[in-house]
Amino acid sequence: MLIKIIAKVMEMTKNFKKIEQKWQKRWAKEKIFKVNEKSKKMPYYVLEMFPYPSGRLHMGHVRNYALGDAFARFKRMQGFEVLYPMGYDSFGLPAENAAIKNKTNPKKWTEQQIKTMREQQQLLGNSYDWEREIATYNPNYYKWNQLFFLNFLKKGLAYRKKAPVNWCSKCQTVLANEQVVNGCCWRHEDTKAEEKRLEQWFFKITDYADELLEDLDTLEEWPQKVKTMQKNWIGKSHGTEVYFTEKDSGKKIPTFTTRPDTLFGVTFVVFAPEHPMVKELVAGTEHETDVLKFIEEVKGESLIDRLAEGKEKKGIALGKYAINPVNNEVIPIFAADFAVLEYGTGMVMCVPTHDQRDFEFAEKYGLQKKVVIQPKGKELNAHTMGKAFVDEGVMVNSEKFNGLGNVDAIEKISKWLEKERTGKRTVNYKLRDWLISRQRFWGTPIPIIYCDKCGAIPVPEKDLPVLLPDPSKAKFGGQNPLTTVKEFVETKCPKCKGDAKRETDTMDTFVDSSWYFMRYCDAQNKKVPFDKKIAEKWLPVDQYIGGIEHAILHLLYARFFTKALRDCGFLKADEPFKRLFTQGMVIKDGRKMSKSFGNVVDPLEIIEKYNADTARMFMLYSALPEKELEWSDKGVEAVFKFLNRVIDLVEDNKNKIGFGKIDVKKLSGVERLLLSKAHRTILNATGEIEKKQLNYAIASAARLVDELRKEKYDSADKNLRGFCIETIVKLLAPFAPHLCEELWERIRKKGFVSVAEWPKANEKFIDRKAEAGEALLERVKQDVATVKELAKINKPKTVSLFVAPAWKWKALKAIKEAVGEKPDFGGAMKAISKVKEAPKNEAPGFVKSIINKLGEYRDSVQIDEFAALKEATTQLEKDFGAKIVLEKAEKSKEAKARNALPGKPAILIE
RNA sequence: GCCCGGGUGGCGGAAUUGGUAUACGCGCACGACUUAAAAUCGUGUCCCUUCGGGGAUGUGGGUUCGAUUCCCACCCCGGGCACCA
Repeated sequence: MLIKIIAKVMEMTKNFKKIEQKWQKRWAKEKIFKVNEKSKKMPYYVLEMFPYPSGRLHMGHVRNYALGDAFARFKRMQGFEVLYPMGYDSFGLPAENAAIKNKTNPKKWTEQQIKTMREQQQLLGNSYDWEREIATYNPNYYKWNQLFFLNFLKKGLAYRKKAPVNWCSKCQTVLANEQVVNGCCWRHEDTKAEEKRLEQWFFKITDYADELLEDLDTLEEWPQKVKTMQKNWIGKSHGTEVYFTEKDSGKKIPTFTTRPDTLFGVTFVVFAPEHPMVKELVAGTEHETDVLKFIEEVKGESLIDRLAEGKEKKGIALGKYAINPVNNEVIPIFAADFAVLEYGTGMVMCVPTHDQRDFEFAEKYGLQKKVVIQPKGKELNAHTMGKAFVDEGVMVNSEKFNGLGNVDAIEKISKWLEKERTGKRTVNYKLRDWLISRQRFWGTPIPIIYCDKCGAIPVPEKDLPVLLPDPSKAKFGGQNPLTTVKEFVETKCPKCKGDAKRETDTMDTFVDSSWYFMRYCDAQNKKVPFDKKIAEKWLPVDQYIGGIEHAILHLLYARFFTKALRDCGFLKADEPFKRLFTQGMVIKDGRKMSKSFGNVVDPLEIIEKYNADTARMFMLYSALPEKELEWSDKGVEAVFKFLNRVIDLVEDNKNKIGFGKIDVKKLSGVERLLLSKAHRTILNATGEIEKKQLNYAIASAARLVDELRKEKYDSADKNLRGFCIETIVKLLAPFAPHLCEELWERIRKKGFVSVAEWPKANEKFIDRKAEAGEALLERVKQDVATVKELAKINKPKTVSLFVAPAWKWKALKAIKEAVGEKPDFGGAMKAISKVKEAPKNEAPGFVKSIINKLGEYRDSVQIDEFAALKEATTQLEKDFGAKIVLEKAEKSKEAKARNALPGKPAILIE
């Protein structure tokens, strides 16, 4: 017997698999997901962040794709021409490492990984237009990276400089600032980034700092969190440059501050140790040796170590002095490790009393302190204060600014400095230029040739692409393998035709992902990266979906690229992604799925054990998409059961339903309620999908499934039941596409449900009052039954219901809000009737506002509980075999006394 | 330290503008079908109770006829940023 049952489950699973294969084949054969560029439908672009081809899918991928596909399918059914592509971010270090490990080469390895990945993705049945697939390692893709590089070079957006850079010893390459997390490499949490000084290529993202910041406001449909992170990363701060002068030479010392109000309290000035002026100032003095030693000492530490939390500041006096322009005070100059060369001017004016860092430094080196801002209610003493005072207060010791609030003084002092020409207001950013050079093989070659005579010469456009050499010719394992390929390195100078060498650094792979969504628009184009007109039709991406881990890296770079390419004339868009959705992680046992925790669930096993529709639907059903999703075997089981219930429902009905016009007039009360529920389900589910509350949308559809399974509808109108079944199949189609396609066929519908028209809710049929009335009645029945049971009264003679209608309370509130008074209940009722009688156009302002308020309630659901129950009295009496007495409990005190809260009848059994 | 989120049953988590707190799902209990089991279906399921009620949405206050929702203070958890002058 047991064997039989197992066989049955197996058969079910097998059927699902057959169904899935059948429809995947048909979709492919009919090319129903191929984008029609000539279509007159509105274009809509749905995109998931393209994957790194790591070979095997993990749950995060499945969740990402389930979300994207459901949304793409939904939009397609709504009548949009949907662009929904897939591709592979296939350059990068893992390929090189795997190649070394598996004794293959990165190209072969990557191609194999893509193949595996694509096969697994196709099992899920996503509605991609596979004809637009791209892979970034392909020369017909990276060629355009090189073209963009040359364009940027021309525009001054790409440049080379020697700079301190972050180096990861494990990756054997430099990293961008954005790729350093907590001082470590973003790929190697255990490897501290080292500082090196190298000649490297940069993209001038800082030119766009302001635009990148300001346009965040236009991204209304991005998560606030991501916008905040980007805003902080750009780190714009308004401040003032104040020009101090060196006492002996009269040299200008510009310092940057956001607190010019503390200017009279400056007691020393600090230079970043690397600042060239430090060496200049001490040259030939008795301090020179010590200072140079100090500089070397600081150089040994990376910026990250130097600025680590809680680290004690250290510095050295230069033996030189600066003059404060506002009061001509002479103050000492230091070089100190807490000043950063790249930020501001690299020189800081220090006010120990009002800045904690300055305070600590002054304490350590015994420097002067001077209070210039006093808080209200207490007096600060520079000698006894234990920490800097950084809150608001009143200016003191600041000559003509004394007595002002310090916040007002910021503006006033800045203006005064500008007038005196000893300072000016400026803006500073934390954002640094994007370092794109990587000392790795598996990336886009930077199209530059170095010639001893001519310098760095860009490769002429006609010579693009600069192809990566055959990997089999390179030696992997040590430093950049590209340098080991002679044929690649040795070349001729495009200018003088003499011997020259190619740049062997390749581009950061984030360059590849910064514009791939543009390439999808015109993926086959061989002449240009993409046709301008076509790109403008699709861009910006209407819905972008991915993980929050790219909040800064990829999303900021892509925004920069879009703006830079716009300025190079490639397209018109200002922003790449109109709506961004960041999905939550998939977790198990309260923690991230990870090999080291041993809690990884392989999505393929779930597809194998159940089917793709179940796997997808579980991903969407079990949590709000932006929240964490806790993996649960039971949850998967529940989804599988639900899908089987849907099959049973359709099977039971398929020969007993019709799809003709529903004659609403002939429907019974029960049938009309069902019609109302069906339309309300459509309305809710549609709104919920639009808001990405896909789990609610599925729950809404599931409620209609449960409703329709009730016995009372067995003999309901054929066409009505048909309408409900059809609606259910359509509503579930974006989530369980294979199964719904099959059910669509079984109820003998033509074509594919995947491209059927999304159902439209007709408000006319939604009777919220009737639904609310039904719910009220159910509640009262239950309450009465419970009270009867509790009181153990078998045959009550009368049941009294005290009813205080909720809508009156709402009206009361409306009036209170409108009038701003506290009318009592009786007064409120009178006011309502007066308002109702008053001619609208003649009513005074406050009466009009009451009318408006009441109008809002008219539009929302409000039932007269008393009337609803009165109508049902006969039925209630039959149910309970007792007389039902209804009483109004209108006044608040009375209602309370009888425990009748508004909208909830109190029951008294006698 | 600063900036965002968030604290609700045994669990994951619902509550559109303040109006039945705990939707939906899991788990548990009982029942139906069955020789039995599985599957399926149905019913119940916050806590206490002297059976009148009473108490619960992190804690303490406030506004209100009525607060998970609004206001104030505090505690805890998650995330981001952090010698950026």
